[in-house]
Amino acid sequence: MKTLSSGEIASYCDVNLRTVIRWIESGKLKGFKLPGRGNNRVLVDDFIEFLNDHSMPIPEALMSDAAPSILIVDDEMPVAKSIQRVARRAGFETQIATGGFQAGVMLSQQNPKMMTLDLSMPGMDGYSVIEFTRQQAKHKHLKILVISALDDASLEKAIELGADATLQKPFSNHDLTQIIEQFMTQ
Amino acid sequence: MKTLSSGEIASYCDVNLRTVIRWIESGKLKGFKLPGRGNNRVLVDDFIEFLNDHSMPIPEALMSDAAPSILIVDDEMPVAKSIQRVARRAGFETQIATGGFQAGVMLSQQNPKMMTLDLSMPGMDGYSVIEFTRQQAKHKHLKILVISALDDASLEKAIELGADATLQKPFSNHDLTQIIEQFMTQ
DNA sequence: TATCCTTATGTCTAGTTTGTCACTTAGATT
DNA sequence: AATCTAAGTGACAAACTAGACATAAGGATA
Repeated sequence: MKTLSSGEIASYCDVNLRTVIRWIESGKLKGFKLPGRGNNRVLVDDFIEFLNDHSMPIPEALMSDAAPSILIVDDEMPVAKSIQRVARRAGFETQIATGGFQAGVMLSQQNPKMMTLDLSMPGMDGYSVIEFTRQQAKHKHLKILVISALDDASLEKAIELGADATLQKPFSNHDLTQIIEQFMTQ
Repeated sequence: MKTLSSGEIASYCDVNLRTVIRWIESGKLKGFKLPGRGNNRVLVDDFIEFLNDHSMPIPEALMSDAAPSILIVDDEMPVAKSIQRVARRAGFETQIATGGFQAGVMLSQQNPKMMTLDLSMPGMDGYSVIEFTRQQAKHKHLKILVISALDDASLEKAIELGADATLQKPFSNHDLTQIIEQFMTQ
C-alpha cells in the first residue's frame, strides 16, 4: 500500500507544500494523518484519482502504478497478437511494437512494467537491446522476457546480458501466462 | 515536471495575463487547472509547442529544458563520427545511436531538436521510422535530415513521408553544416 | 471614404488561491 | 544526547481568476 507524503505530492504537482496541505485540509485531496504530529499521507490511488478528476498530468514515475502495462516487441504481427491475447486474458494493458525504433520510443514513453522481446527480429540485434536497456537507470527494474526460436545457448546468453527470463518458441500459453503473472505482480 | 503559471507565460510572451487565460480557455494553449479556484498551469513542453506552432520566439530561460541537441542515427560509426564532428564544430550537442532501438529511446528521452537518419541501416526500415515519428505529437517539430546513399527517388519518398531534408552520400561538410545551422536556429 | 461588425487584447476591480517567511516539531541518524 | 532533515502552522504578501468594459485592428459593405 504505497503512500505519498505532502512533500512528494508538492514536487509532483510543482506546487508549494503549503498548498498541498490546504488541498488535503479542504478535502479536495483525500489523505490521512499520521498519529505523531499529523504528517499527511496520501494513497497513490487517491492521488491519481485526484489528478484525473482535475485533468492534471500524471507524473511518469506513477504511470506504472496507474496501469502496469506490457510492451510486446515482435515483428511478426500474428505472434505479437497471440502474446497480446494471453496478456490481456491475464488482465494487463498491452502495446505492440513491430520495429526496434518504435519499441525504443514506446518503452521510454509508456514506461511499461515488462517487455517481451523477440531476439531474432530482422536487422535488430536483440542482445544489444538488452544490454542497452540495462544500462539505463530508468529501466533498471523493467522485466525483460526473451521469446525466441533460437537454441538454448542463445537464450542463455540473453540471460547473461540481463534478461529476466526466456521462452523458447513455440511456447505454451500456460508457460507465458505464468511468467507474465509472476513478473507483473512483483 | 516543470510547469508555468499564467503570469509567467504572460511575461514570457510580453502579453497581458488576461490574454493568456483566454488562450488557455479557448484551447489554443494546452493547460490544466489547479483544484483551488482553478489557477492555470501549463507544462513547459506544451508551452514550447505552442510557441513553435505560432512561430513565436522561445525565451532563453526555457532553452535549457529544450537543450537543442542533435541525434545522429547511423550504424556505421565512422560516418556517425564524421557527422558528429561537423555538428560539434557548428556548436551543438550531439548523441549517436547505432541501432533503431537505441535511437528510439534516445529520441524520447533527450528530445533533440534534430535527428540525422541513415535510411539504409541493416534491418531497420528508415521510412517507417519517419512515419512513426511524425505520428507522435511530441516529435511533430523534430527536424529530420535523411542521409543516404540511395537514389533520388528514395530520397523523394522520405520527404513525402515527412523528412525535412535529404542529403545524398557522399556529402560535403559544407552542405551538412548549412542544413544543421538552418534547422537548429529555426 | 465612412460605417458597421467582429475579434483579440488591455484595463480595472473584487475576491480567492497560492507562495513565502519564520518558527516549531516529529522522527531519524550518529 | 546532540544534530539533522523533512514536514506542519500561522500570518502576511503576492499572484491569480473572472466579469465588465474599453480599445485597437481588420474586413465587409454601402
